[in-house]
Amino acid sequence: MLEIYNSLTNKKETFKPIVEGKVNLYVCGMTVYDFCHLGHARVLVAFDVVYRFLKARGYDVTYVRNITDIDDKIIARANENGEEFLALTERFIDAMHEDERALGVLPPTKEPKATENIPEIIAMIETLIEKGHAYVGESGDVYYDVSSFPEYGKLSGRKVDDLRAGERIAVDESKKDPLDFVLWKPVKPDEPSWESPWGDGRPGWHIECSAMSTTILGNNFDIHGGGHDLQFPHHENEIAQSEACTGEHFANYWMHNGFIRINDEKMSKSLNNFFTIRDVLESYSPEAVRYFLLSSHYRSPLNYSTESLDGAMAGLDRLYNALRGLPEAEADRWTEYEDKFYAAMDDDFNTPEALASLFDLARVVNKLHNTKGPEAAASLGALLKKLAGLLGILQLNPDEWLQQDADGDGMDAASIEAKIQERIQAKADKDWAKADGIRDELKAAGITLEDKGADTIWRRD
RNA sequence: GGCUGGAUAGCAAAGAGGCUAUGCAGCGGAUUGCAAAUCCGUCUACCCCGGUUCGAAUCCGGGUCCAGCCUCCA
Repeated sequence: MLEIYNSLTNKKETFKPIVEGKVNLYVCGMTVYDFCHLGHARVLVAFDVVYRFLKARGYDVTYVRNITDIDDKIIARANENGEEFLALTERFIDAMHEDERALGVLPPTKEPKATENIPEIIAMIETLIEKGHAYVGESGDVYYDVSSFPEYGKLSGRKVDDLRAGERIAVDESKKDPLDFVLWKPVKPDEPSWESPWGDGRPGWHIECSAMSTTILGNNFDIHGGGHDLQFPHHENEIAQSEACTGEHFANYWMHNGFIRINDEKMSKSLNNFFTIRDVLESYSPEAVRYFLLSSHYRSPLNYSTESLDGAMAGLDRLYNALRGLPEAEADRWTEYEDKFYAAMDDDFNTPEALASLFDLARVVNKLHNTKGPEAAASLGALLKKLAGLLGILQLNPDEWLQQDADGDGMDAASIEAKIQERIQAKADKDWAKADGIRDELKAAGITLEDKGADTIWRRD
């Protein structure tokens, strides 16, 4: 039984889809005006695992992750660069897809863009105005009337009065209430715009997600996800818009992932303490980054450090070592290890515990390998690989992983093999000084040798 | 100020009213020509103060500290 922590109720709940066997999942994606950073990588990977696991549990999953391709920052950046905003967004959408592929993130079922859903957005705003939930302000902006939605605050646990009393609330003369938020902004000079009943302009941020999610997945769908910082106000506003418009309950389960931190502070653009995915991939393999992201529960904060990434490498080394030298085989079915893995994942996608079960399994594989030989360990090894595959890791050939040359400046494989042959001869001659000399020489070059009976295998540190 | 979360061994990170988490690192042993890898064993824990209980890291109450949101943010 899959349990999901629902941010709407602040507790774990047994997951029950609206339609048996089917899951509709919507995740707030990126605003594409720059390269993705590690925080973005976390959402991508966290929900990729949700997607993979739901499918492994037999659900037919429709996974929608939107792209915000029109907003203030995009316009500002495009103007700075002196380029069309669509040229800018296209570039960063491509970059994002490249990063995703590197991290082993499966493409979502649909990836709608705000600019391709303007009619749906306008239709939704019209309905909101008709139903008395929105109004045109003096500035020409269309605003959502928060006071018209009594349940406002139910997701984030806030009271409207407390919010009004907050110090950080912006006062805007054209709004009836400082809590009201914009649905449609009138065009300013040098800005892209679309025609609407309220004049040329563009959509506000929150309305696009309401429009795209309900259009594609229906008024009421199963799971809505995103970063924790979107819970308020973005997701609160989405609920207000969607439920006021459709009269139906919006998403059943809300999932929010925790932040990546640097020195115990949130990684973010405004704090300027972020690493892009690309930055990190220069020094670490993408699979290590993915493992790192899965090494803590998705709701917990995760501190970025080189120590953590090194730890991820070490963990993967151990798992790949267990698979090394095993012949291809069918995976064992429903052993206790598989149960443990599934139980962990059923518990609100507890990836650290799932990983722990993989290490338990690896130990058994190693033991079988040592005591009864590679054939005997093969099917459990295949199970290890299969389960790890649900997390999107451990799918490389073990030698490929262990011998990978991350920065591309290591000794080439042929030279290493030649040295190994030389050492095997020295060993046969019982010339230990020479054999150890070769091993030390390779060690200095970052190559570690392992003697397996008469054979010698190698890996890079 | 309001609202969320969190505090677990040297580090990272799960769990959880009585049963070895796990990984890295350390220590001892097995294996090895010596190593490496692997296996076995093992040392470091549950922020503080009360309470409930036969028993509390785990539940309850009160502190302290940390992070996040309340402005764009994954």
